Amino acid sequence: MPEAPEVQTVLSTLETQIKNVSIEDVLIYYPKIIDNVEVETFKNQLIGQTFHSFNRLGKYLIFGLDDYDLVVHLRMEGKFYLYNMLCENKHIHIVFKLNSGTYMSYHDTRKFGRMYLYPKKEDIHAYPCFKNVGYDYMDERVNGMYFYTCVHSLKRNLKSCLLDQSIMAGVGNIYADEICFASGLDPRSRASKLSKKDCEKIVFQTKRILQGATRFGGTTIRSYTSSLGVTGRFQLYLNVHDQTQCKVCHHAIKKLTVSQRGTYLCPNCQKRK
DNA sequence: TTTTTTTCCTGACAGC
DNA sequence: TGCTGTCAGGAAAAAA
Repeated sequence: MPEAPEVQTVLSTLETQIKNVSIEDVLIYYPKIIDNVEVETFKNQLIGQTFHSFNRLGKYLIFGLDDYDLVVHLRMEGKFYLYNMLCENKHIHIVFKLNSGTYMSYHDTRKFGRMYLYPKKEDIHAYPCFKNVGYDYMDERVNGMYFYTCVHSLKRNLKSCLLDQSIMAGVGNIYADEICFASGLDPRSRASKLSKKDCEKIVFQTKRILQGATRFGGTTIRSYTSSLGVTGRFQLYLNVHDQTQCKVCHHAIKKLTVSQRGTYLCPNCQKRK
């Protein structure tokens, strides 16, 4: 389940392999992955385009081509593989045939991923797929005061705010648990009860944890076949998610459901507000 | 308006 | 072995 650090790792890897490479053909086996244009339009507009830039907004990958931006969301299990030949597999839904002789294949077991194609615009926030996406967690405008302003009047719990991409984009289920732990806060805490100081801590820990995870190539929880660039090592440094005992106080880690998400916390280290 | 629930998908796994 | 049922999860859509 790629979150910002995994997405960044995939992008960095792809940049070294397909920068300045052009698309010769696009094979589409499962059209529903393509969200905003018709299959034929998607295919025709992409043929002849060259990959130039590799950017990220939250969990979205943004491939800058000559005339278009190709936006991809991997959701839970989307992956890119590069092959030297055309591979058939029931989980490969889209293949980009490249002029470098390689086939960039989009693999997605649960078919939840989505792709969007837009004629290039100066302001990427103008793309409809980003209408509910706020600032990236790394954006300098994201600070404690910003987070406090966003959440202090909400009746929801802290975890749902961390997962809300319109507030701060890039955090997913695994890192949300880690952020709560590092901030000493129970994920069920009411957002409206968080102080400005709590919010400072939350934003600080978010940036620290996600940047740290990015340096380790992200987190690989369930080891499927190692996908391109996402066999991270950060799972070795997780403090609560998927753990049974707290690494700090040795108390048993509790697993429960918060905002319909599997959630791990240390009842001893994390205070509920 | 805001919050919660359902939907999309398939593989893994539990229980019979 | 083979069947049925449940679960996981990001985000959009639907319902409350």
